[in-house]
Amino acid sequence: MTFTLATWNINSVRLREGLVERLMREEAPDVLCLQECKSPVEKIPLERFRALGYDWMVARGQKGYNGVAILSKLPLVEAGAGDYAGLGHARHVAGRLENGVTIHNFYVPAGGDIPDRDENEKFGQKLDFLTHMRDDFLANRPEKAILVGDLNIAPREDDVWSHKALLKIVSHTPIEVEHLAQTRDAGNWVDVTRQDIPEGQLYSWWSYRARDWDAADKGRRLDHVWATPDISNAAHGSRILRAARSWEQPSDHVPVFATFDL
DNA sequence: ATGGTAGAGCATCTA
Repeated sequence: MTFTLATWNINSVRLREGLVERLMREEAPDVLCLQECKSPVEKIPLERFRALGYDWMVARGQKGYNGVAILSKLPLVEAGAGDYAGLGHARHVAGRLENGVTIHNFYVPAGGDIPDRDENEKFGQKLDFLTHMRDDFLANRPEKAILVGDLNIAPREDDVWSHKALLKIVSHTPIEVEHLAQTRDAGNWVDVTRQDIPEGQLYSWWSYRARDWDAADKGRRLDHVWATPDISNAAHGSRILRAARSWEQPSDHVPVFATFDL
């Protein structure tokens, strides 16, 4: 079977219900992983998604903040959810397809503005969240698994508009990049997007604060698709839907896609 | 170095 998966930080699933529908109609990924739903699970507007063939959902939510959901046209059952770093936030949910593939959907904490855990508690929480992920993958090596989400780190020099300018900016500091590398290596995860598109600048997020985000193009690749080595060679066709950043009342993130032949 | 925008929900907090 072949299926296409997308990951998208939607920044309020209720405000942007119409944009989710547009993606479902125009791109029709089989599996759509959302982050920052900012909604309790019971208030996610499921009926309109069901009408478009997305009959399955696993999700975690809370009022106003965070929230992750996996919407699927393929049968999907819940495969757990973790409370990483003990924050009590809705930042992870996992589902399993009938072919046995597990899909992890993560929303890693943004980490605040100051890249120092002594001055900024949120930065420490971000690092601890990643360390907890790493330890989980070391204790229980994932197989036949896909990990997606807003990881809030742009690891490579060509994942940001200026490596030099962002070295001290949260999302691209060396300590965050090192934590993310350890997390990835602990699960033997393969960066599917970069497997497919190894060269060149690649961004999935542009700040709302720019006068002209498109012209300035000061983006970062914060949203990722990873897979375990037993299925990573089945992945292809990665792409980033930059055009969605120009949709009406957009999210500051755009969808990232990958297709798997399994 | 600074300030810039957006969402939730109604005062700020978070990104």
